Amino acid sequence: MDEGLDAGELEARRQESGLADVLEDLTRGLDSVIADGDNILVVADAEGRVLWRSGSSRVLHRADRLGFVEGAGWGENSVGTNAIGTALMSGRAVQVFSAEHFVRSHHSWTCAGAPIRDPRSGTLLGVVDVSGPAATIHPTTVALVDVVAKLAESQLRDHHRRSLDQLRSVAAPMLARLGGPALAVDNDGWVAALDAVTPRSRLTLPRQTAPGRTWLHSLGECDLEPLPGGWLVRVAEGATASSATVIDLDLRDSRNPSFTVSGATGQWTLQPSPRHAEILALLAHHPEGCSAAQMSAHLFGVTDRTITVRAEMSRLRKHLGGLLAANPYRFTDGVTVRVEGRPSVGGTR
DNA sequence: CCCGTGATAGTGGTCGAGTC
DNA sequence: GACTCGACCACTATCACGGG
Repeated sequence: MDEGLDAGELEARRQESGLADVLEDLTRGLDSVIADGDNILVVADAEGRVLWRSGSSRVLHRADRLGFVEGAGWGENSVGTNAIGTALMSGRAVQVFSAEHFVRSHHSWTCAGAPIRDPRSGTLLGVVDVSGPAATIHPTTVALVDVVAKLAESQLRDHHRRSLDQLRSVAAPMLARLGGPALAVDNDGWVAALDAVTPRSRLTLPRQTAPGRTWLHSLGECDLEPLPGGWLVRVAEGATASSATVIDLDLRDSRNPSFTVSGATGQWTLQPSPRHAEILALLAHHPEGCSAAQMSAHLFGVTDRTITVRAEMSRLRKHLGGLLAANPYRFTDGVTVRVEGRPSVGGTR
């Protein structure tokens, strides 16, 4: 077994694992097994690293003595045969009885583990495991653990479906107006809606997705337009020029600035905060782009607030995705920006 | 060509002010 | 008092560039 992680590394692993969203479901599903105080519930990532564990202080103390702690690696290459590592290697639910453990000090324990897969890609996300002293684990525990893992996969599927539903609600009117072959996909290429295109669940998008014309492996020449949370993909017809994306930034009402993105197929509107509206107006007035220091000078009157500028740009990018480019910060090439009114905020806090 | 260094950028977390 | 949102900080990643 390898050394554990520090708190920061552990938290980063938890976030990267994709399992944080389903931790509550796993805990609730296995509550009856760990409620008697003899067993411990463990969730590990795809490398067998323990991300979370829960149980009574008595059994947690026993687990501590085995090094079965948060941050520790329990893959097969670290501790040999055990439920976490073996479930990861075999890709199915397993139960490892006392002396089946590779490490002799683990022979007093029995563990049941089941893999959790990303329902979108099938890749392993991690393992849910119930472990305890050998005499306390019931033979059916492995079946229960497997069912709870399947439940977690179902919850992940629901999360993804909800995000696609949101995208579909925005894209559906545009697809209806368009009439030609087109799809609405999320930023990973998962299809939320399509029209006049062979049904499919996913598109392979370029690594650097940007508005305008691009070549997609399965569709050929396509025009991409940004949507909130994804892209509108229109299959290009012949040599038709790609339509420009036009952005209207309306600052006339200082309390309710608006940001409308228009393409050939329709439009969508965001209401940015006053600070974000100010940043967008600044970028609109500097089509050649601004460095973080230049933006700091414009926004705060000093050049050293670059970290704040970057943080705000990072948040803006979550809303506007491919409409913003960096190095220097600017609107993506091919995007036309029109501004009405003047921003209302400015200066330092 | 490799490595070290500095500049720049991205992102998560925290704090505080404002609002209901 | 709870909640939201803006501002800021800390840390990490990436890239360019110069020196050995």
